[in-house]
Formats: sequence, C-alpha cells, structure tokens
Amino acid sequence: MAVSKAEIERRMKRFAETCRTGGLKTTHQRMEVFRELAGAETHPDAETIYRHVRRRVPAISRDTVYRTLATLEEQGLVHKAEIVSGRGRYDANMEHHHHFICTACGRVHDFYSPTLDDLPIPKSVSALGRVESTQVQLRGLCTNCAKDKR
Amino acid sequence: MAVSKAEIERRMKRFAETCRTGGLKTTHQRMEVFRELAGAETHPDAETIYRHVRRRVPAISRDTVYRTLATLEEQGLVHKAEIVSGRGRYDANMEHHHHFICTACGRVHDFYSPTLDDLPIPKSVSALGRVESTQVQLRGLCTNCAKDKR
DNA sequence: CTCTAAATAGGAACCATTCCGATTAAAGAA
DNA sequence: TTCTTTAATCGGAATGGTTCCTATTTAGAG
Ligand SMILES: [Mn+2]
Ligand SMILES: [Mn+2]
Ligand SMILES: [Zn+2]
Ligand SMILES: [Zn+2]
Repeated sequence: MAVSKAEIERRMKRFAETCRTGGLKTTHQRMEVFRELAGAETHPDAETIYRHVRRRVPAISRDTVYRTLATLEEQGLVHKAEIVSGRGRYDANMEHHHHFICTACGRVHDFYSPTLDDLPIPKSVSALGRVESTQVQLRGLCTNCAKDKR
Repeated sequence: MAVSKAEIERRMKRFAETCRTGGLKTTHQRMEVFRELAGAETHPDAETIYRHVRRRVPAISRDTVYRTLATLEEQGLVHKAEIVSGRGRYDANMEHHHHFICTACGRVHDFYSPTLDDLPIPKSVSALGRVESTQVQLRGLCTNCAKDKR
C-alpha cells in the first residue's frame, strides 16, 4: 500500500518545477521535507516530519519544518488537513479525496467519491456567501481498532 | 436574528432537566455558561464565553469554563465545532445542521440540508471502518466580507 | 443542619506553533 | 569560478489555547 516509486518521482519532479516557477530556492531542507510527504500515506504531523527528516538533515529546525509546510501548501504541493483540534496533518496526495478518521487510533484514511466531490449545496447558503471549498470528514472506529476491542 | 425568548427558555429547561437526570450539580457557574450559549448564534469560543460570563460571575475561572463546556458536550447540551486549527467553537443549537465558515472573518453560519444530513457513503469506506459521524464544512467569503473587499 | 463528594479558583504546566535576530547558503551576475 | 544579494535557516524565546494541580468551597443528600 506504499506510494509507488513512479508516483514519488512524479511528485519530486513537480516539486522541482514548482520551486523554479515559483521563485523558491530548492534548499536541502525544503527538498527533504517534501520528500518525506511524497512517499507518505499516513498524513504525518509537523513533529513527525521533523523527527524523520532530522535523520537525514540533523540540524534542521522545527521552525523550518513548519515554515516549509506552509510554503508547500501555498504552492499547492501538499494539502493540510485540519483533523481534530490540535495538530495539522499533511498529505502530498492532491487528488480530490476525503478522509475517514479513526476516533480511537487517530489514523486518517483517504477515500474517493465523485458524489461527495460535488455536493448539492442548498440555495439558502448563497445568502451566506460564496462557497470556495467543501470538506467531508467521516469519523468512526477503523477495522483495526474494532478488532482490538474484542 | 436572535434566538427567541421561548427557545432560550426551552433550552434552559432542558439544561436543568439534564443536570437532574445526569447527577450534575446545577452550580451558578454551570448555569451561566450554558445560558451564554442558549442565547448565542455566533458559535463563541471558550475565551469569549469566559469574558461574557465573568460580567455576571466575576470570580469564574477559565478552567471552569473549559471544564463546563466539556461537560455540557458530554451531556449533549451543546455541540463543539472544530472549525479551524485552534479554538473550538460552541453552539447550543442541537438540531442537525451544517456550517459555512468565512475564511476572512471566521464567522460560522448554520445552514440546514436534509440531503447533507444523510450523505451517500461509498462502499469502499466500509473496508476502512464503521462510520459513526459525518461532517460537512463549507468555506468561503461571507457576503459581508465580500462587500468590504470592494 | 451536617456531611461529603463534586465542583471551583487560581495559577502553573503543557504543547503546538510562531516569532525573532543572527547566520548561512542558493543562485544569478560578473 | 568568485562575488553579491537576499531568501532561507537555526535555535531559542515567546505566544496562546488548553489542561493539570491542589487547596477551598458548595450543592444537595440525608
Ligand atoms: Mn488525505
Ligand atoms: Mn452551528
Ligand atoms: Zn483505529
Ligand atoms: Zn466574513
């Protein structure tokens, strides 16, 4: 269930390209923070990314990780999911998708649904404002945690 | 657009009843924290509630506000909306409803949609786990902020 | 009224994130 | 390549929301 070599390569290429066109310096730190996400499926938080990248870039600072994640998000290279209150969780999968969040272990699983991608927004909402994004979050026990409970 | 006197009274009655059946002491502090929400439509955060209630209960502590909000949520008297990372926002409107969140001013507006209340969950999700709750969040510019921008 | 478990006050602690000032280094120019 | 500019980084302090802790108070049962 890992991200394929080909997909990782595609993402790294897009990263390099975005740095160029966006006028961003392709620093060692920036590259390694993105590489961490390019191969991840676990929606890691900033602290987790920090700990992993530090193995490769021992002197990297937390601030750089946070700053870099914000930059990558601005550039549309990663997606920040506001899962529960507290830590943001990051994802380099930029396809339109949704999240199933386990209330026991906190794991975040992607799922796809063209129907949910394009929800019927009631007319009453247009009086409130112009909708720019929609997000569907499902919560429940994941199969793993359900098994453990028995 | 304020909550009607009748509705507030209904909510306060439910509060009293829930305290009784739930074995909760109806303390002055508890009552005033709930009263604050019973009449609110702005999804205030804990700090806002604290500042308002303090006018009536000058010695109340932040801890009590936080603890009370958690208790009220457990008892199903209020709903905690995880809006953006950071502050939780509270609501005594327990009817099934959804939120439109303005990305500029942060205001949270309720809206209703029977369709969104009962979303079609794709079969693929059942492999991930058992869904216990669903949440739809819409984000965008509210009409007020859109006006200001011009 | 008395008693006791539940609830509170106030402040310390905690934790994720951001800020800041000094230092480093990417990348365009020469 | 070397020089220069300025974006980016580092490390630690600061911030802000929330929770924890302990002594004290109090609602409500008996
Ligand atoms: Mn995802
Ligand atoms: Mn609401
Ligand atoms: Zn789980
Ligand atoms: Zn607004």
